[in-house]
Amino acid sequence: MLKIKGHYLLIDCNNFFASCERIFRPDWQHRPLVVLSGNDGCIIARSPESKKLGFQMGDPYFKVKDQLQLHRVVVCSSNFPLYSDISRRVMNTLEDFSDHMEIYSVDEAFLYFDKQESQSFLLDIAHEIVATIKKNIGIDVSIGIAPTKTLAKLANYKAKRLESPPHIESFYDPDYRREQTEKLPVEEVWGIGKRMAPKFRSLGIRTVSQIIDKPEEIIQRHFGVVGSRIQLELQGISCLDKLGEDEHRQQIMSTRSFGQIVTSYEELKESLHFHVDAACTQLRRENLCASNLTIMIRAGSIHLPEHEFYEKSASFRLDNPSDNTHTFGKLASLLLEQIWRPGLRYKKSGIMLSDLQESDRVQLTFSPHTDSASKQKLMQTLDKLRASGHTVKFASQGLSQQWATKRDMRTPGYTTSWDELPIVH
DNA sequence: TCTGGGGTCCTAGGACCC
DNA sequence: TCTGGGGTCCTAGGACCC
Repeated sequence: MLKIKGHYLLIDCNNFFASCERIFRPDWQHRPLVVLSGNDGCIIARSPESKKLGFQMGDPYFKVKDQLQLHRVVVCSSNFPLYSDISRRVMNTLEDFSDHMEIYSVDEAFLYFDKQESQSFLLDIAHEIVATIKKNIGIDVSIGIAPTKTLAKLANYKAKRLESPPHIESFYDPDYRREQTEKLPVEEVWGIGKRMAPKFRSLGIRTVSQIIDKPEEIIQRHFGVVGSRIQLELQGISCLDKLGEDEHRQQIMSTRSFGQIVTSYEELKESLHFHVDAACTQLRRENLCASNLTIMIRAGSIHLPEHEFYEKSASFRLDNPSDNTHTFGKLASLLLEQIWRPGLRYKKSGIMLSDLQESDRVQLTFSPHTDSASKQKLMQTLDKLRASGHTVKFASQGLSQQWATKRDMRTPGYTTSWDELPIVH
């Protein structure tokens, strides 16, 4: 376990999805740009120019379409394979700067440094990171420096809002930090959301420094352990210190909205098998096994009250963990029979694998393995074929996949698909 | 017609045990 | 008539994050 006293750098890619879309399109460099969610439903990322025009995160596309056209905004369907690939490159670059890194999300990572490092040393590193990622990958990052993760997030919030690059902010010095927290509102603290923020306000707490100064018992009474932890972190006492390197994740999900309304059991089943395949492939890639499968289906919409809203999930626990697509596929079909209702307009389905363990540490109760040797062999062959660029599908996922998500304005794969590599002239 | 798709951690309450 | 109490495990749901 790492010691608590030290420094964190939080590196965050600016407007990540929008930046990825621009890497291979210099002509889009200064044009307003937005990225849409699956089915081109709503806006999930914006370039600074489109932010300035007033477009918001979550704006439904059909509502702002005319405005986007009017301002000649570049509109991109989401291209997640591209974003994952750029993310991987960024993380690989960051790895060289510290022995302790935690990837927090697709566009963010924490780096940890020992207590004795000076502020100027950390600032030098930060400047080098900004320059290296810009040069090698072509995107801008912001960096926050502080003694705890929560403070590093806060410093990063400030860094992002600096007028001119480089976007680096250090809360290393306690006096400077104090001065800044007096100006920062509670809403901006990592972990304080829609529900907690008004509660702080109703107690007369509006700024970060007021959280820091409040007696611990008051915070504990109103906000529980979650609140206390936030307070300690803001005081500079690290307690979210979890840069544990060998921890694996807790669950793997795959869920998606349909491209069009689904009504039949057969199509629902196909979509679930598609998700089982995606999740199991990920499971095997990370060398994990799961003992719990949950399936979820949803019909109707809260936005359209004329159709019945129906949401249901069901789970099954295996005695022996598995990573086999067939095993979970069969279970998914059985579970679907339990919760499926005819006559509804289904819009979404998904699955979740949980109770994960590392494959080589799997505890077995009786049999040498839940899945027969031939089934395991088949999965290995499948993964190999796919790794070498072949498209292989299970017949149970259906051939037409009418329910598949629509992405009408997707940019090419660039780095992720051989056919779409950019051509240098 | 049309409103991501992932994740984490915590809490409350029920089941079950002695 | 009287109807324990403490502990653990599990699950569903909430709150928050990107």
